[in-house]
Amino acid sequence: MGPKMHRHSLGRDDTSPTSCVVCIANKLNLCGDILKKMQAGRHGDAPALTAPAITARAHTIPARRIISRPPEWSEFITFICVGWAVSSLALPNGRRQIVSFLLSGDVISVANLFEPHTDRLTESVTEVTYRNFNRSEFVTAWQRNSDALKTFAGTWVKYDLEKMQLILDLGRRTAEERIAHLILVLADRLAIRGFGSGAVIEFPLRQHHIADAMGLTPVHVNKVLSAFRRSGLIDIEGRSLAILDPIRLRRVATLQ
Amino acid sequence: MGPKMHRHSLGRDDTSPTSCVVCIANKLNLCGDILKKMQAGRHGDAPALTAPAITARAHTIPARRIISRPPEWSEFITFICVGWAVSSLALPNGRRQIVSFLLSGDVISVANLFEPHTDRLTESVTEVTYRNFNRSEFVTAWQRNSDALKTFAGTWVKYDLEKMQLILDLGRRTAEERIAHLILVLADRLAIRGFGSGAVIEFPLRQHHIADAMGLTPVHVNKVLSAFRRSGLIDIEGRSLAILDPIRLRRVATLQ
DNA sequence: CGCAGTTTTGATTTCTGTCAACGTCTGTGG
DNA sequence: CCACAGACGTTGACAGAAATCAAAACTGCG
Repeated sequence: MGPKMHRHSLGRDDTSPTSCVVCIANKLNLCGDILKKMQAGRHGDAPALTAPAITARAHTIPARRIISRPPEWSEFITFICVGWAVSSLALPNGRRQIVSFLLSGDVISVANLFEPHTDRLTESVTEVTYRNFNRSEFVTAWQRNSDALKTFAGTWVKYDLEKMQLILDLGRRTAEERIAHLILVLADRLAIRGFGSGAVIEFPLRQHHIADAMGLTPVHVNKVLSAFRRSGLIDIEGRSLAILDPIRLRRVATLQ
Repeated sequence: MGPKMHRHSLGRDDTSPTSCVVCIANKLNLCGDILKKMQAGRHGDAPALTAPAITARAHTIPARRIISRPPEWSEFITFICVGWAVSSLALPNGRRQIVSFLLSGDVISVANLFEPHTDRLTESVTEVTYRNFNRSEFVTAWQRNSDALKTFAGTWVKYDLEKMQLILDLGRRTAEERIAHLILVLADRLAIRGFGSGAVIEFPLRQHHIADAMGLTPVHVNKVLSAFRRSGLIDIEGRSLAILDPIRLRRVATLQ
């Protein structure tokens, strides 16, 4: 790595007002691949940052605040840097469906990378710091990359897989299966990011988040979680969740 | 259009063994946009087909046959040319979820455009003729196009919207809403392709297809459809469906 | 004609939602 | 330090939606 490279923190302290995209890319998220490819050669052994860096101001907001709302037209691409957020779709009579949980490094909506408007409501679950990148700068930098198309394709495939799993959950799995599956998926995503050992994870979600993500009611989520606890599958204390019996939990989720 | 251009049929007679992609692109489907862009300038007023044409052999199969199965690794990209097909994901204990209905011009899986393997089972609903394009030829031709990335982005956004709608259906709508919504979506897609006036459409789906797509059982689908018929919303005869009361049907689907 | 795949219908069960009440926790302000 | 409010979690009784089970009629096709 180049000598002028600044520290790329993985943790909760990435709140400096301006940041090279690699800070985010390092977090190994869905779109991190894109950002990493864009930066290839820039942060290598060659003098760092010879090309103009893409920068963005960081914003920090408390829990339960709106980050972006549906009919909003935005010239920015927003990445979550620290904390948990959710993005959701709404239906009349107040029904809503959480479409994805956003962790450090995730872009708010992958479709939003090129499309300047969104139909999704994004809000923080914990305290969140996020960064807005200028879309045209971002796209230009991306296109300069020779295999932009391939990177895009890779991102698409990953994203597609996630959505297909959600569709399977909602269409063909029971409440227990869905919730077990969600816990396992989140544990994986956190482990990839280097948070938690996999057995004990940070778990700031409220039961209504789980409900809205899995097409259930908060009350029913509570009953399923209670049952999981009673049968020794998991344990929840404060804002952390322990997977006590991974094998059995995996079986409950009907993953083989 | 150029003088040497061959006929681009919209209908059921597009079964010549080899075909210019424009034949498919003309059908105005999801990926048609991509194919059309790729062909821009080739079929203009300049002599047609100066660039090497991408061709593919057509295959015709009867109803209820498998077109591609899950662990299959394929160097081809498959487009449906004529007929209806479905692609689905499977779960243990025989549960399955239909992920999309494929009409004339649709690519089997958008993710499959760049990814050589698929986890989806695709099968014909009616008699189907499809074409396999060589993936590397296809990608090369695509990349030659200057706004390949933009086209890709557009396709992605459209595809994403569809999937989001499905997620909303499965997560937060009742059986009635889902089925009404499905009928309206299919009517739209057929109308765009020039099939049917929108009021009366070809409808070769079996009730179990609707069930597998909307996360229901065939028995319950039957009850909902019967109720729709009794209340004068729709009528089904043979393999065609008439939307008798579009306004009310739209209301049942909770589209505004 | 017979058969396999459908559609239809009714009876019954299971799952999940709804309603309601109460307990807990956390941060706030006096 | 305590009182308070709002969000959240928990529990039980009950209602409603959809699944399951079962049987019969229909349909198209070889």
